Amino acid sequence: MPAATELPHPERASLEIGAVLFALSDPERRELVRELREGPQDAANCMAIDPALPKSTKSHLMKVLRESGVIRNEPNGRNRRLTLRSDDLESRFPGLLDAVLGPR
Amino acid sequence: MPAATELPHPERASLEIGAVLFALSDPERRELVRELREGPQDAANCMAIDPALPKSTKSHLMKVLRESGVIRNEPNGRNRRLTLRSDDLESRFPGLLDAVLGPR
DNA sequence: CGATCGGTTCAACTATTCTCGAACCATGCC
DNA sequence: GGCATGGTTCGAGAATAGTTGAACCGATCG
Repeated sequence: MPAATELPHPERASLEIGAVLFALSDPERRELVRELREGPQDAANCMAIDPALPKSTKSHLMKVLRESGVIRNEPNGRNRRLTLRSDDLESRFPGLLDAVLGPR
Repeated sequence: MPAATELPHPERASLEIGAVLFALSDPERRELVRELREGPQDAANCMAIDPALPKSTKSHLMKVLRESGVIRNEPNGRNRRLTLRSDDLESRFPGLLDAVLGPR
């Protein structure tokens, strides 16, 4: 059954600059975004980056990024696929991602 | 005596993207920045914008913006001159201000 | 000088966010 | 089915941030 745990994501039109800036103001969250810049990743990969952090903490980081609309988090088999919402962000706040992360 | 109350400001080189993003994540602080985009203002003007807020609260908003390096706050007669540090911000984080506030 | 004006700082309180273990919930494999 | 796996959610405590009145301070005006 393809009805796995779908998490809520804000629509492109309802992205808020304040929430996005807040999400990106944390170094660990920026680091995660930087990873996703190269392409979608399985959450497992990102979890593995800093093994010291408990998974609930990492999950929380992702939640803030997801709820602000920075990343997408969708079920993928028994783990989750994380995607940077570059298009949505670029559409609503042109240049923001590059300005924050530096040019690729 | 020109030795009035000089507040500490971070150097251009030590501006941190995290602190800047955090400062800009608040709507009231963004509003203040938007005002200063048109040019320097006396703090009194900015204080007058929303008369409901007590001055200590407004002072706190300015403090966060100042400590993150977004604005400069220097004594000017018996009040204070607020300046957006556009050049410093543009130098360290090119395009950020426009991406956050939208093009002028 | 003394009073006033503009603004900062202090201190106490509230609200929000972070952190992390424990419980939980699907999925995929045996 | 039963169990391991990958991740989310819950709940509680710690930490950080916001709000505001009162005290304060330097500059100016009378």
